[in-house]
Amino acid sequence: MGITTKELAKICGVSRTTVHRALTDTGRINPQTKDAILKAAKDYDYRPDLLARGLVKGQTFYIGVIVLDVNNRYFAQMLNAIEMEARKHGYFINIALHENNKAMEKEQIIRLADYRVDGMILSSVNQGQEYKDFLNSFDIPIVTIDNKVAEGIPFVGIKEREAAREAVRRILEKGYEKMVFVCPPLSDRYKENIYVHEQRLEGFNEAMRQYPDREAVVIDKKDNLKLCAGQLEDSKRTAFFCSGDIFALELMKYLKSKGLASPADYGIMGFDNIDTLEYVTPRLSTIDNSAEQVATTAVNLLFELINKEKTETKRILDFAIVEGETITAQAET
Amino acid sequence: MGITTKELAKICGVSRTTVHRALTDTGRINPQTKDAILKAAKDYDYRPDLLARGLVKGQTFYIGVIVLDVNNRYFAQMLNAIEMEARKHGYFINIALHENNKAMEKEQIIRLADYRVDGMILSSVNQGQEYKDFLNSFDIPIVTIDNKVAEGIPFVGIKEREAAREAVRRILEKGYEKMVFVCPPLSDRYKENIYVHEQRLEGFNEAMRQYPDREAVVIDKKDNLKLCAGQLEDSKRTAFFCSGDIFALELMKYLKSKGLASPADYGIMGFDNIDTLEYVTPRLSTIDNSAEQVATTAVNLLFELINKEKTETKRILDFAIVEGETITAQAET
DNA sequence: TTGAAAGCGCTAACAC
DNA sequence: GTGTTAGCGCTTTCAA
Repeated sequence: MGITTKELAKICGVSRTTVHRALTDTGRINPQTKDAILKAAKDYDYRPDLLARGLVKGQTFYIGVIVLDVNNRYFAQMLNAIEMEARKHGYFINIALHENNKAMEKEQIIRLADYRVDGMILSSVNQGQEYKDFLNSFDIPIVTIDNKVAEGIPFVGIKEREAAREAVRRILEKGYEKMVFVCPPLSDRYKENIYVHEQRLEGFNEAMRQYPDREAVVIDKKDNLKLCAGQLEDSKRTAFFCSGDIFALELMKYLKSKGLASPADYGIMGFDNIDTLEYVTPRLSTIDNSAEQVATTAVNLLFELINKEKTETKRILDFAIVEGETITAQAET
Repeated sequence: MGITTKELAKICGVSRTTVHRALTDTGRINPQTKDAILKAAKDYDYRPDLLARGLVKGQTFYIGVIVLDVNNRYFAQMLNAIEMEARKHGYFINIALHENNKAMEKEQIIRLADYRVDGMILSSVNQGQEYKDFLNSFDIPIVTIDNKVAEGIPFVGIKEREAAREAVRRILEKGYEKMVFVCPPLSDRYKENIYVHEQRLEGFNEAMRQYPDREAVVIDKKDNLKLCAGQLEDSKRTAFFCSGDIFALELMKYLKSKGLASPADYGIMGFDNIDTLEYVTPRLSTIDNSAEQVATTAVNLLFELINKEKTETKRILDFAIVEGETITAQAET
């Protein structure tokens, strides 16, 4: 690396402490010596070793971000927003992926802690009391997003249940006779954190209860494309409500290969409003859960925790229904 | 944080060196004392301070990754691949965005260097001799991707020119009478690194020269959607060749709003083969530049440089033309 | 206004 | 086998 304060001190004929004072502009110091030191620092292109500084100050100005993977549009949008918001505060980010693997998530968190990040933002696949204890065992502020780990852990999310309920209501108002809720296997609770999907399912069920004349189906199997397609075999007017845009897109693609298109043959609604949708026809109806807003809110909450400002540790944001072209009123006969 | 080697030493009644030996499994040590130390380490949940280790070893096991932003599909795919490949080698990544801002790119690089990353992967907006000197002023290996900064700087990319040439040839074989090459403003050379676009343009020109009977148009203006649409006003059979899928998608969207669709009204080809295309109809013809492969190649090249293995510092990968539905043979009259 | 000395937590050279 | 000592580059008392 470059030059150190020690060498600068020798060059300027002063002590390291004086150099430090000049560089950090603290304490009393003779303006002339200060100028001389600053000039030398510039000439020799001095730059502080951030590791050393972090070691002694116990603060690195890094926040760790742990998510599933970056390939997912939702996380990519999130990440971008987190980086920008963090940078505004003079912080940088350290990204770690857990690939939906509980053990890997733990390892990544441990490593980030060992690297002394000042805080973390975590989209967890783990949950429960035991994991809560694990997270609390670090004396580092951690803000969770998307999936709730447990009560008491700082969390930023949206009103998942209300969003689902509202969406289903709107769909049913359009006269669909059958509603199919599609999500990842809920029985995988022991394998991953399916908090958001459970919440959305609850919202779905709540809304369906108010329309007892309509048929409700839940598909949470692994290989669900075929199962979904099967739902279209009766003559009922059917709509799919997918817990995630990606899955909605996959389903539309699959159904298209079978010669079926929305909105003519089926209704479909997603969740997330990922930006891929801009380019897809027909425009998918979906729910905007404002990844960017969740991201910036999480970062700001994290900073409040880092700075030990007293603060509410739970922030639930609003959602917005995005009317696309895949949910339509009953066609005239 | 947790317990330190110093405290462990006191607990076990040995010196710090012995603790270190037990922990790192180096040097001669009595198996019994070792076991005792390891047990204590476990009981007290000892974990090494990675900052301190990095400081003394001069190695952090981090690589810095500097890209435009993560929202771009291409970079997201890239990043994911980089993270995974790095992790395989026991390394982690530190992400920094430059947002197409030359100065910010420099700042980010400096900061990563100050944090003593062991190497960097850089998709640069800068270029030229001066910048080359800047990069070389760090004694940290840096591998550039996408855009070439200057000869002599380690670089991983694909055969951009050949790819463009081949693509144009294939398009022309389908009988299109007019070819429009679309890319960002090439006059912005002073503002950003437009290396890949220049390469592709060259390939375009080379191919066009072999078909003197066809009309060639280049559009590299900022607000080019309208200009592109204007190209369809004559009655010629026209194909667009866009230097980037995103722009192709934007153009298709725009033209659709004007009531024009591919392949009936125009041909269009992209570049990158981003995964968004999977969900878009019609399937865009494009060129696969294998973001993942570039990523893993770059990481591996970087490790060779870090480990000072003698190595070629330039790796140019192959491309593949992806036949979609937006380039078709002349319709029968 | 300046400097000496100690310490962050780890590793490494050398002596016993 | 084990311990002593020194050092990475920075910050922070405390004393002059």
